[in-house]
Amino acid sequence: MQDYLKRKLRDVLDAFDDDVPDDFEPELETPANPEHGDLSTNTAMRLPPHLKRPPREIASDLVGRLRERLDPERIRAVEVAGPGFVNFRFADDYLWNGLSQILAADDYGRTKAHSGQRALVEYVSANPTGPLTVGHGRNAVLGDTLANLLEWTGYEVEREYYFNDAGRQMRILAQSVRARYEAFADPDAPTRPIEEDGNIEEVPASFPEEGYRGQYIIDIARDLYDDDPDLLDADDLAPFRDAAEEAIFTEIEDTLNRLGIEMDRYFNERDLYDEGRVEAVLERLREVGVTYERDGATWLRTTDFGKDKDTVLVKSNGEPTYRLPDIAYHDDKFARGYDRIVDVFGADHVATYPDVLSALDVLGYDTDERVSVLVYQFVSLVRGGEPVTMSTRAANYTTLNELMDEVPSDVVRFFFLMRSPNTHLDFDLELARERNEKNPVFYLQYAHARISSILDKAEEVGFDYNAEPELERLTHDAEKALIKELLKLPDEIAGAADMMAPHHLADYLRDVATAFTAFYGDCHIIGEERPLAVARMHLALAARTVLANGLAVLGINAPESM
RNA sequence: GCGCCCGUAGCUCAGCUGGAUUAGAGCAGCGGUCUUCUAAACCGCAGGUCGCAGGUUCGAAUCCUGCCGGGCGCGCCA
Repeated sequence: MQDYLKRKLRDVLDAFDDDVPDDFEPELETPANPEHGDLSTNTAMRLPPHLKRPPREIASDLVGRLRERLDPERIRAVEVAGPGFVNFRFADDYLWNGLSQILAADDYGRTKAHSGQRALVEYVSANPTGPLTVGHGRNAVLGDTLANLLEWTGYEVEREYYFNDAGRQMRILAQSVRARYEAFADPDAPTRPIEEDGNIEEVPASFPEEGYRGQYIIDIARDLYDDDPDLLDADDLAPFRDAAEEAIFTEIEDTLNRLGIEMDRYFNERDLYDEGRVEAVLERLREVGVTYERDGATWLRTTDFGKDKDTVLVKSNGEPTYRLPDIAYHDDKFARGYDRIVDVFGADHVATYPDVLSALDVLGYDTDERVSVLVYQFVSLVRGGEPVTMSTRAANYTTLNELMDEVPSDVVRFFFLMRSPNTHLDFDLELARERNEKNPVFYLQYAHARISSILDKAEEVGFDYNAEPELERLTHDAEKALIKELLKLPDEIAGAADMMAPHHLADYLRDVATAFTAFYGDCHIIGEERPLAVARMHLALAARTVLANGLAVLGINAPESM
């Protein structure tokens, strides 16, 4: 409907006046107040600067011309209101036709705006140095849901996890495991104290600076020692690193699976080196002249791109910083021919990604057009309104598995999605655990379960879907309001995808559940005369489809009963 | 010091993409509603100088400037 009206508005404007700019895009919105109609446009109020006429006059002119062109089976009224709004009211026929379209498609909500296009969503991308934390969880769920949203707007989507198992972090990880292993091999090995946050802990003397201190390291070392106690003879870190990587990766995949996430590809940074892509990209940057040598290191002249400092690409020891392979990685993504490349990462990276984008621009890629970055703010764990110990840092120490041991994964997903990615998230553990009306997840799932139950009962009583429903019997205000709400699903999904804002869909689904409940309160199915009951049954079925599909996009289960 | 994000009802937040009709929701509070399809629900009431101060405009929560408060960054770490 929005597309239809925009098209008609554009037609009218074309015939209207030469002073209307060619790139003028009509905007439509749903008025906050239903008395103002079903859709509204501010077009007339945006034109006075171009037309030199008052907005209300333009509005009446628009309305006059629109009335001739609009299909009365879709729009039953167009009117001028307020300072110059043009308000549209849907015809009942439009609602009934729309409802039958919902009933005709199991995947109602899916649109084709981007069909034939390919998108890559890269998310999580944590190096295998330890279990995923609550902070990674927000990344994972946002990325996965955005991937779903893109799929529902027609993209062919690939989900990718990028990691690096060759760098300094992994070396320290291997050393950490080795030090713990030594302690199993020789319980009398010397130890030394380490202090952090005021706590003192004894670790093996060979434990590296900034080593990984979690219990999981000790577990990995013990398993490795039980398996093969003679690894210290050869002075080789590889077995320790390999064992750690394998164990940690297995756990990461397992954690993601618990969240309903399955990656299409795990992309290892090492491949970029093996294929010479890192060196090649550096060479191209050199050719373009945006690099220079200083103090034995190779620098990227990021001050040319508005930064206040230049950036090291290759350290004086010859080892690249992570930025260079990052650029090579994105070069590879472009080479793979995606129409859309999406990166998901936390606010702690906002200062560095412009370097990568700038380098890609220099290499000739249109990053504005093809790369989008979804940045999310940090997560705090809260219990009953009180911050969990260590305040915001708790979220970076609590593992996702621990969180999911306490809170169902559906709730975890929803909580990570229900706020704008741009705002700091308070994850209230107490609220998340409640199975009642306070918890918005259960409100949605309950609505779905309730519809399922009603439909089951209606069938038991003898109503069925076989009869062609007389949808024109749906004339009650609550019925029409519900249909209008249901018909928004495609626009809501497309809008949430375009704005990379999954929380809009979550908010919308609550509105759907509310509209259904209002209908449920006003309109009975069982007990009504057959044609009306069958029509309402179909309306309930459509509502269930919308809820189920919306929840599917969010990656949340839609239970048949609760 | 510099950059980015946030500041809207008691609490948690929508709304801000170059503005627009009386600023919304959930929870908490108060008052109602189950002999009828799931009360894990619904209805009603109350609750806000949209951080502060200017500016632009016919009109600003939304745009601009400055300030205040909170978060995150500012490595030859990732």
